[in-house]
Amino acid sequence: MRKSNQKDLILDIINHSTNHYTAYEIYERCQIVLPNISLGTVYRNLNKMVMNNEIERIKTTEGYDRYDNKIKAHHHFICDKCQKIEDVFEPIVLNLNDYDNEVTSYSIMFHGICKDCKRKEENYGTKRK
Amino acid sequence: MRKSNQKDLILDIINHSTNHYTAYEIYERCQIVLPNISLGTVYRNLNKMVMNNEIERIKTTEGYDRYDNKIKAHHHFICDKCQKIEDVFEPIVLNLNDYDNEVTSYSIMFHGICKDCKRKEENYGTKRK
DNA sequence: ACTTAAGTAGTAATCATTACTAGTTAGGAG
DNA sequence: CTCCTAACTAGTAATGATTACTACTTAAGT
Repeated sequence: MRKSNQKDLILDIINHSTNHYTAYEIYERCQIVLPNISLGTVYRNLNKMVMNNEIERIKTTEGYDRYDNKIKAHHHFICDKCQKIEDVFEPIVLNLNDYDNEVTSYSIMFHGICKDCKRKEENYGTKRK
Repeated sequence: MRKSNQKDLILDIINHSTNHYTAYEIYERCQIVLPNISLGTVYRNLNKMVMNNEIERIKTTEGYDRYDNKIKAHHHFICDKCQKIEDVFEPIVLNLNDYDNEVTSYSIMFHGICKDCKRKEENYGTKRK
């Protein structure tokens, strides 16, 4: 993979963010530095970096993918109310003995309600009573 | 949710399969029984059943979703070579103490190489030597 | 400096999924 | 058993995330 400013910028944006951006959101942030960058370039580099194991693709139920850095191996929590994705840094060890396929990696997607949505629900309840 | 032959048929196909069909594959199988069924009807019913917790949507990296029954709670293994998705029935218990979001469920996606692809790789190696 | 394979911008195409429309039906009320 | 109506359906058009294509540019080895 040859060096390019576009690729470096995209990786930089992903690595220096705690959010999980979509391709388009990355594109918008790239434009601040490289106004002529093309959305296709963003997609092409994202795909390459995913294959290259430099970043991770998160499949969401929103209809578009999001991207995450690989600085720390981690899992994800998604809030079923507000769709926010958070990283789960707690180390989780599974042992899958006697399984007949070779497992090279695994990712866990936790579902639930985040503490913000939880608090909103509770406030709403008390106000109405 | 009102009863309809279309919905019953779709659920039946998903429940009586060990594969993980795409919406279009379900549509094709429906056509054998109901030749006039519409692809939109399949999508609409799948979405309703997912929201209703009758079936599960599997987000894949292929570009389209697959659907699975909920008869047994289970996780998934995906072969990174042939993209085959297998059910993982081994019960896996995680304890996630001191986590500040309310976790209602989780699913684990295992990645690796399935035994079929593994065997093919080995055969190819020996033949060439 | 020259060469060229890999990268890029800009735009068109793809295709899984959703939205829309006019007609149909399940199933409760009278 | 009819009537009513909200929910459902078939068929088709639209959407929108992603990919493909084309002509131009550039990194980096010789």
